[in-house]
Amino acid sequence: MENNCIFIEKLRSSGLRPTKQRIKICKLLFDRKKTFHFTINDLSKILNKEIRQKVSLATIYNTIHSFKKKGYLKEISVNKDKSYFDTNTSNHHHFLDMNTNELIDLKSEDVHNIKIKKRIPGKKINSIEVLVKIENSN
Amino acid sequence: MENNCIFIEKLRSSGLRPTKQRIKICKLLFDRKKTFHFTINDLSKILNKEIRQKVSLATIYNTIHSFKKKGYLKEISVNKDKSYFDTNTSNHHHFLDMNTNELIDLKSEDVHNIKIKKRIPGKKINSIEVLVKIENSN
DNA sequence: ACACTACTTTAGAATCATTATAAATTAGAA
DNA sequence: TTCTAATTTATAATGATTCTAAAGTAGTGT
Ligand SMILES: [Mn+2]
Ligand SMILES: [Mn+2]
Ligand SMILES: [Zn+2]
Ligand SMILES: [Zn+2]
Repeated sequence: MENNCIFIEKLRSSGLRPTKQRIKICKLLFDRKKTFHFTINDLSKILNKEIRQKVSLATIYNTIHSFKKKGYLKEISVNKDKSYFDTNTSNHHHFLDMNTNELIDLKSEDVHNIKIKKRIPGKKINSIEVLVKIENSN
Repeated sequence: MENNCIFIEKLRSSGLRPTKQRIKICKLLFDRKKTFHFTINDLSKILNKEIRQKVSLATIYNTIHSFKKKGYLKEISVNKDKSYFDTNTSNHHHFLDMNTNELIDLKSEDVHNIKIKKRIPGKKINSIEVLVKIENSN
């Protein structure tokens, strides 16, 4: 439980003061086994479920953007009216469940190696992202 | 030049009255050889370059959404703060130039066949979209 | 422990893309 | 031409995100 030390160190080592708000958000985001995909709204609701010690919306935005800048989070665009963040910062692909709007990670072995044959002169490939939209099979 | 008839028919056949605003937008969007990727803001600026006969922003939104609903346009999410529409409504992949924010179509032969090995019980695959981010190669 | 300062949190205001409203205009049918 | 429903439009409303500036806090040095 009191492995807060890990997060306090993580924050300190990247020049962010370990405030109770940031530690609380760290625990929520990074103290889990599986990837967490969330929106700011999701996060806000979870954080402020317990009445005591609310975290203001401005702080949630600030913190998430700091974490993104530090490389602890990735932002994912799959839906024009929903912005997702992802605790899995490696290059990876996703299922998007169109019925639930849920993102699911694909492991690299889940997707055959992708070869792009076309090249644009003067440009190099930065990343390749695959989005597999899925839906209820009736 | 006066192949407006094509667009008038296209609109009529889908239950949309061929107003001068819609015809003007049709000509701008569909009277071209190559795929057109645009934002509402792009479109608005092009449409209202010529002072005479401005099209209101509300009409641009209405028209684009009607066209999307009728299947004449596809909406593409690649960037949380920019919503693109695409005159190419087939399933296809994209380059995204991170320096210019420009989308470029990939033909199906430009991308090796993609195999997704993982399946989610009760779900079927609806579509597979590949986004290849590119940038200046220094 | 105390004081100092820069960093952080916060409530509320500002911004801006998109959507809604409701009045004026227009297309198509009679 | 006349009538009606569809459409356009200016404008207001919405809502997510960002900004602001005041209050609170963490770390440093004394
Ligand atoms: Mn969600
Ligand atoms: Mn553009
Ligand atoms: Zn992920
Ligand atoms: Zn395209």
